[in-house]
Amino acid sequence: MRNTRADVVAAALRVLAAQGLESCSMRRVAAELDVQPSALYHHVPNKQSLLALMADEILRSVRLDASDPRALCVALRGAMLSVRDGADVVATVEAFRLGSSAIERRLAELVGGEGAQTLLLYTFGHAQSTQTHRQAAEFGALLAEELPQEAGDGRDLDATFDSGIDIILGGLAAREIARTN
Amino acid sequence: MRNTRADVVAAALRVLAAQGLESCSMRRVAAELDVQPSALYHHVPNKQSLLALMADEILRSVRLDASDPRALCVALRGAMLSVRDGADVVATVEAFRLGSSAIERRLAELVGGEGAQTLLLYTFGHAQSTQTHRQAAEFGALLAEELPQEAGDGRDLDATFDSGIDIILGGLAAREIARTN
DNA sequence: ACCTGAACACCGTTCAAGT
DNA sequence: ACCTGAACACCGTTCAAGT
Repeated sequence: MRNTRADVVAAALRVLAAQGLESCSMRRVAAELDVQPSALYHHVPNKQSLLALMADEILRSVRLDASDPRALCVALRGAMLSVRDGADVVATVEAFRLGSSAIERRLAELVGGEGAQTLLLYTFGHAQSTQTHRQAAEFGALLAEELPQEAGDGRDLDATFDSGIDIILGGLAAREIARTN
Repeated sequence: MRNTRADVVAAALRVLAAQGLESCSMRRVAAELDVQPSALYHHVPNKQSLLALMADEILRSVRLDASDPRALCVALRGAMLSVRDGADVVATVEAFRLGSSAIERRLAELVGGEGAQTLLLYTFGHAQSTQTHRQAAEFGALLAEELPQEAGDGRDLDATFDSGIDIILGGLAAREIARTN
């Protein structure tokens, strides 16, 4: 036995971390394993499936037993931002699964189905835009030939993320009060 | 004068509507204009810029003088969903512009910066997942060789969109009350 | 079971040259 | 100003064949 499916996923995540989603081609992943591109199709039916397996692996660290919806969203965002382009990979795959992902189910237990969907979509959107901005900032820093400002945009985006969660949770709470009156 | 930049954008939107984002390559857009691929680079510096111009055109119908944040979000979502893969095109481009788009500025006037960001990210995320699900449903319908159910998932997604907006606007209102007390 | 080698039908972008 | 033609360095996927 030479390579296993897990080896392929691990290699793909190494390429993603090192070169980004744009460069994470089947051919590059194959090269990472010192194997011909066609060999990958023994482990995975196509690129889309490989991306789904990568998303699962990126989200493996998110504990589903949290009892605080905010903590779950923060963990989800953290996992997505922990790998280069992780937000894009996860958001694309999870958008496809909306209504059937484990994280959404857990969130729905805590805040109801509509609250879960709102929190999830907000979290995906915010993580994607955080990552887009970080890349733009890095790129700009390279062009300007100066060091990236250590505590500039990044901290702002973390703060606005929390604000958004506050607003949504506040809306859910207000709704609950209205229902019970 | 043979083709103008506007001709290129219009051709790209025709290809997008007919074949989707995946198939909207520089080469296909060139073919749509009966021109060599290299000719496009006279009108546009690269594919990314062309996508940005397409996003602007998709959003041209969104009136910025609305005084109701809900109406603005509904119009935004409607514009994105009016073209095949429009949500992906707009979300990608606008995420890059977060903090500087005309729609976000108008929304910020109505509900403040944090509210604007929350509403926008939610709207992008929901539109993207609506479109993903519609495509999956179409694909499934083709495989199952049956007609698409006319009022199934689509109406549900419209309803959940409104719910999410309600939750966010409710949260903003609750916050405003807390501040003025 | 896992992989090679070769092929097919594509990409975005550049650049000298034409009109 | 706008376009052609040719090239460069890539893609995802299939498939017969090898071990």
